[in-house]
Amino acid sequence: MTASPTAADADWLRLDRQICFSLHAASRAFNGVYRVILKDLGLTYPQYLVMLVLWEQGDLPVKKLGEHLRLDSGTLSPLVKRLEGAGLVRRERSTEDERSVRVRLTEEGAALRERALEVPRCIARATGFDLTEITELRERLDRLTTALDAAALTAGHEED
Amino acid sequence: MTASPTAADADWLRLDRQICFSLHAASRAFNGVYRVILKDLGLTYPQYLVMLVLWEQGDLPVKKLGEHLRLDSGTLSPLVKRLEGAGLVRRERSTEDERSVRVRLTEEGAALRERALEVPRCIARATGFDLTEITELRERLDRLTTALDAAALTAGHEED
DNA sequence: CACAATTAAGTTGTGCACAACTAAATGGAC
DNA sequence: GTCCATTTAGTTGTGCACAACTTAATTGTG
Repeated sequence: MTASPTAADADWLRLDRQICFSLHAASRAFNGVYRVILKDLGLTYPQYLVMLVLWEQGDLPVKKLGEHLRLDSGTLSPLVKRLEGAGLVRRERSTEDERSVRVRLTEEGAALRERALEVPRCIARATGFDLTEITELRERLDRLTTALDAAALTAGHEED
Repeated sequence: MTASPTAADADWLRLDRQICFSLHAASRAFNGVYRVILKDLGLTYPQYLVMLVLWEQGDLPVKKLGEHLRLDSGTLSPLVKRLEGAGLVRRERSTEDERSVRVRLTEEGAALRERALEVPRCIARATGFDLTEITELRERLDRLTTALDAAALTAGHEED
């Protein structure tokens, strides 16, 4: 079980504060920059992610959208509804499977892609990172996500 | 201004999807692991961050807490109120400056630190990263955050 | 065919992040 | 001392994330 707490434990607590805080802060900082840049397009950051998938993959059922973005219907349903309200997508109940709802880009939604092409340049400039660094960081973050997802399943409760 | 869109732009759009998605996903994966581990302590991840600061720094006014965590009163006020509801902290209006509210650990809140000492070990194990990798990642994320914060101020609107 | 299990989407409730705002206290400038 | 700008918390409203639940359609099995 737990060894008696020591100064080393306190150091780990501090390190934990640093790493979890760093990731949390970086995520919010990213969000903030996207917020500024995307305001012109009338999109939030998560809405932009959905649009990126649709621009790349074409129209998809909500389920597939969720698989690409690791988001469930609880998040996507209202988000897609807001995109529909903005006139960027339409939701169409599938005819061959009435459970499924296909999210389809409107002309306006498809056209928005042209204006979005500028976004990555703005972001890349904002990070101050070169292509190598971005790629490395992405690789490391993905590895982290994979490990964390696996750990979340086993609940992190096993003994040492 | 914008050069006519090309296949290269589309590639950037895909890369953008990758990097912003990676960070977003990593952040949520981290959050998920913390959620599981912190459930025993009755804390959410942001509440844990607040407690970490209080354990390390002692009691602080809300303002200082916000500076450490880059959070404003709109986020902290209700969060601290929930911590107070859980009996972990007390909020005390400062006597020398009636505007300021000092957040003070209760005995119960201070005692919770003992149980929290185990959290970093669980997290470290969940990431599968060694100390060097964690430190490197943290350093890179902090650099990213600094750059992004600076960019958010200049609004990312300047020309190339 | 009938019926139980599964699946897709949506709904509800809680908590966080942040913008925009309000209220109260403080500190200067005069 | 009076008045105004600043500072500290808090409130309100919007949107996202996620757990737990509901509804409706589909699939599988007897």
